[in-house]
Amino acid sequence: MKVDSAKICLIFREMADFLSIKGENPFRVRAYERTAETLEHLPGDLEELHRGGRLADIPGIGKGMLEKIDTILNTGRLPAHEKLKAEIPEGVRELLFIPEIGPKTVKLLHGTAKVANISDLEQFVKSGKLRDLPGMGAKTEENILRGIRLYRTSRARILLGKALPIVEEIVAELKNKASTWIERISPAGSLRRGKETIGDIDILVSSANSHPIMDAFVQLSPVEEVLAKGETKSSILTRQGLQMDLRVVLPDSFGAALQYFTGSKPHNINLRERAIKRGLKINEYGVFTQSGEKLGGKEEEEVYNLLDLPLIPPELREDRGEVEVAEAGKLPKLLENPEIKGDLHVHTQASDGTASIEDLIEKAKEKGYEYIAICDHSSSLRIGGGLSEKMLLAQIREIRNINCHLTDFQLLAGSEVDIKKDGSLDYPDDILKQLDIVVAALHTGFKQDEKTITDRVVKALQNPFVRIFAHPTGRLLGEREPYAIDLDKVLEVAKDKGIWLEINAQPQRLDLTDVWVMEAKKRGVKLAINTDAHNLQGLDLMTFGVVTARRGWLESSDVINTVPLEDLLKNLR
DNA sequence: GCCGTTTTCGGCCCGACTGTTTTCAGTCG
Repeated sequence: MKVDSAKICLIFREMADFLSIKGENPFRVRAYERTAETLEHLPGDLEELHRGGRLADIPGIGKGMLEKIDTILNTGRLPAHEKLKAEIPEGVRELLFIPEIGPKTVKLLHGTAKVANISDLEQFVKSGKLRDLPGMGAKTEENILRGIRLYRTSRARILLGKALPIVEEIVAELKNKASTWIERISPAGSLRRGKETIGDIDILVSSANSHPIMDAFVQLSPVEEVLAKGETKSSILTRQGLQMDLRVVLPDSFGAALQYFTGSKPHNINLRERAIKRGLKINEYGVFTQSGEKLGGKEEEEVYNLLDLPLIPPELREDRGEVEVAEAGKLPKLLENPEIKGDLHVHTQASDGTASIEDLIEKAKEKGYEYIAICDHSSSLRIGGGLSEKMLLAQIREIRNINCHLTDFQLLAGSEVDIKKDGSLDYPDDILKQLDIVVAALHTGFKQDEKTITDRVVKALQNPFVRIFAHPTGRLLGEREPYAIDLDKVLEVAKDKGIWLEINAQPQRLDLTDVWVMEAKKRGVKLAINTDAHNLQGLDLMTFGVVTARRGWLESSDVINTVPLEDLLKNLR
C-alpha cells in the first residue's frame, strides 16, 4: 500500500496538537512537531528513504518516531493517533489555530466548558460565560473575538513578492517619521530569509530611545489596530490584515537581535544549544558568559564567530544542516544577483506578454545582461496567444535581423513549447531545430495521475532540442497545487540528458522550490533562473528566483544563466 | 520523544507582553 507522505506529516502534526491540548510534556510535543516539519521538507519518496535507512540519520528522528513512521507506512494508520483523534473532536483542534488561544486555553474550553468548535466558542464568549472561567476577563473576551475574526478572514500567509513592497513602504515611512531616533533598521523574520510566503512581518530598529519610535510606529498610515505596545516590542495589524511586529534594541545589541529575529526558530534553537555546550548564553541582546559578561552583539557576525562559526547567510537558516556545514568551513559561496548574465524565458506582445522586443532589450541592458531568450507560447496554447508555426518562423527572422544591429548583447530565439497530453511537443523537430533554445512546459492535463504526467514529461525531455524544463511542478502558491509529478525521475532524466531545470522567479510560482533546488544540485543537475516575464517590470522578478536559488544552496556555477554569452552559445550547440 | 566529550537520566532556548492577577501563567515568536 502506498501512503501519501502528506498524510504522514498530518498525523504527526495532529499528534503534536492533540498531546499539547492534553497538557502533555511540551518537549514531547515539540518532538512530534519537529518530525512533521522535517518530513514535510524532505525531497524524494518518504517510503524509499525509510527503507534505505536514511531517516535514522536525521537529527530529531529517534527510535520512537522511526517505529511510528514504519507503522504508518505498513498499515496506513497509527493507533495512538486514532485513539486521540476519537477523544478530541476535529473542531477542538481547530481552536488552536486562533491567535491568542494556546493549548492551555483549549484544554480549559473543551474540558470545563465543553466548547467543541469555533462557533461554539463564539457563542460562549458572546453569552458572557467565558468570564466565569478562571483567569478570563473582559479583555480576553475581546481578544478571543478578534482572534476568531482574524482566523476567519486573513490569516493566510502572503507572497514574498507582495510582502516586500509593503515592508519597503513601511520602513520608508518609519524612517521619515522617526529619523532622529533610528540608528539602524532592517526587516527580519522569514522575509529576510527569503521564504516564499510570509506570515507576520518583523522589523528591527536600533536606537538609544525607543519611545518616539514606538509612538511613530503605532501611528503609521496602514495601521488598522494596535495589538500591543511596549518599550521594546509593539505589534500592529495593517488594513490588509497583516500583522507587523517592531522591535527596538540598543545599538550594542543590533546584531544579536537581528540574528535572533531572523530565525528560523529551529536554527536559533540549534545555535543556543551550541552556546550552552560552550558555557555561553545567547539572547536578543548579545552573547554572554555564564557569569553574565557580554562578549558581543553589535554585529550579527560576532554572534556566529563567538560560536566558532562563520556568518551563515539568512537564506540558509532553516536548520537543514547549515550549522554543521558552517562548522566544517564548507558553506557554499551563494549566488548573488549581479552574477546573473541573462534571462532565458521572456514573453513579448507576440503571445500573451505586453512588452515589445525593443523595450525588453533596453531594460535587459540596463540590468547588465548579455542576453535574453524570447520564449513566447506555442501554437496549441490558445489562451496564451500561442504562435503558429508561421508566426514563430517570422519571429525567428525578426530576431536574427535585430541581432545584426546589436553589440555586446544578443537575443536568443526561443519558445516555451507546450508538452501535449501524449508527451509530444507542440512544434515539429524541423521547426525546433531552428531555435536557439527550447523551453518545454506543461500547461494542460494537470489532473492526470503521477505516472501519466511523469511519462509525458520524460518523453518530452528525450527530444534532442529541449534544453529547459520550465516551472516543473506547475504550482501557483495559494491557488493551485503542484501536479502529480515524480521529480525524482525527472531529475534522473535531466541529469542523463543534460536538461536544465527552471527556477521560475514569478513570486506565485517559485518553482522549483528551494528543497528540490538543493536536491537538483546534489544530483548534478543545473538550474536556469528565469523570470517568465510578461511585461517589462517582469524582468525585475529575477531577484526572487535568486533568493530561491540561495535557499537551495546554489553557487553561481550551479546556474546556467550566470555564464557569459559565448559560453552559453557553446553550451546550446 | 530525543539525546549524550561532564549525563542512558534528566535535561530540553529565551524573553516580551498581556491580562488577571497581587506574583504569575499563557501565548507568541
